[in-house]
Amino acid sequence: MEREEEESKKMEIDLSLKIDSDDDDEQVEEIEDHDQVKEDEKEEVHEATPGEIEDDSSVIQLSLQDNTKTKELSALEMEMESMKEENKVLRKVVEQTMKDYYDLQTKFSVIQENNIKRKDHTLSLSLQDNNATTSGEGPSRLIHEIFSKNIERNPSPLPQNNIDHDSISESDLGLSLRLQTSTCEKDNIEENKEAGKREQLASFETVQNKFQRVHELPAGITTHAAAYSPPNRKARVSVRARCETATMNDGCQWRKYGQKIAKGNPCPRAYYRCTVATGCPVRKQVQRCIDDMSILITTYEGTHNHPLPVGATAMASTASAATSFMLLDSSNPNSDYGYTTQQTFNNPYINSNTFHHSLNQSSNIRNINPNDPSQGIVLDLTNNNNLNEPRHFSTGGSSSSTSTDQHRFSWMQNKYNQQSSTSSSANIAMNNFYKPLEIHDRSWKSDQESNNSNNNNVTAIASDPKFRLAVAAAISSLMNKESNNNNTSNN
DNA sequence: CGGTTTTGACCCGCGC
DNA sequence: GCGCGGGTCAAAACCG
Repeated sequence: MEREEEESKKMEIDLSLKIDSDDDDEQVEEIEDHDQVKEDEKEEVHEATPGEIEDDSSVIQLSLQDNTKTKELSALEMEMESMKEENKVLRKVVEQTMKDYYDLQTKFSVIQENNIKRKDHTLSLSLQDNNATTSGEGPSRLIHEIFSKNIERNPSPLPQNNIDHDSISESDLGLSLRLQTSTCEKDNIEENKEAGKREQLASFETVQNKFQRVHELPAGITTHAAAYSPPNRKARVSVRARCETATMNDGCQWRKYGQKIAKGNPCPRAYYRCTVATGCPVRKQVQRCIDDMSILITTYEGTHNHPLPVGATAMASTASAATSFMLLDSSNPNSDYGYTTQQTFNNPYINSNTFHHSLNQSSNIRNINPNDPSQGIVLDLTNNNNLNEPRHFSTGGSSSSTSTDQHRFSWMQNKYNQQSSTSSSANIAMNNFYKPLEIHDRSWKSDQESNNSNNNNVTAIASDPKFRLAVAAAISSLMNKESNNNNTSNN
């Protein structure tokens, strides 16, 4: 409850700041207008005095006009002075509010820090079409349909406040969230398939029950949270996306400072640090997914100490939405998320789609990778309809279960040959939601240059209102659900 | 020449 | 205490 209050305070402050600053701007404009009026009137006065004097009466008239105009002028000056004073006061209020806001933010982060220490959560957020495995329909259409339904029913510009959650199940949305404690990872590795399947069923029921308890949604996600979030909170967000290049172009400037071959994955893990501002603590790790080399796992750690470049803001806002959820949820010691799911879905490589595959087809669970680079939030931007049928970058390769090694090394070979082949382009083009990601090979400068001709697809994905609505709705719904659960349990 | 990448060495935490 | 593995450092190489 405290958490929610603090969050709502933050929002209120945020809004009030906006209003204040807007008012401030208006005031300034008003003052400028007054200045303009004053100037105009001065001109008028100036024009009137040199007028031709034909007789005494006209002289008297003019002098009277002068007197009234002077009075008006002095009145306007007084008004201006008072407005200036008011402006000063308003500025002080804004400054004070800003100070309070940052104080609150700092306090909030300290509280979160303490809670995080107690419980290390891993949250995976998958946005994919679980029902489109055969039809080939992408998640964008599904999301569009779902939101269209709700918009039809409630033509509000904020659909996340009006989602009828009874009509949208998790499977309908193709959207799932899981939260887990990382301490149980090892236990999960030991589980056998049969036990795993039973756990999956239990987990699935739990997840469904959780989603059925969803209520109204707060609009508590701010887009600037990632750029200005408290520096002492080490947010960690992983993004899984199909990308055939060395790294995704997320709009930020990165410098590579290391590379390692991690155990269990022949693909090297690259380490980057943000160089947009000196001393920025943000790091990112980039590694190919062992099961599908076309998937690039980018893990962001830390928060930027500088305003993000325009191109990076959308991505950061999406990640921050997820981070906000993690922060909020982790502050709640009573949160019961993931107690069952964590036993089966402790691997971020096993996303909800794999989960549904396992359920529906009784197929194998993918191997747990202990070298999971993504303790934290996983934003899954892949359409894993063909998880059991990995994509190949080598030309002419066939997708068979025995070609795993060929699949892996075909990517390695292609990496040093040419980044895009016709087959890979065609493969990725099959995905009707996530387009091929922009090449980001050498430096940020080249990216900036190429941004003019190519789309920054990560940004585009994150900027997609449907995508953002879906993320916001999912996170908000869970946040609010949890708060409602607490309310009902308290009553 | 300055910025970036590469790569082996080093540090540190963790498990046995 | 030792070994392993992940993360970082820093010197050399590379590039525009």
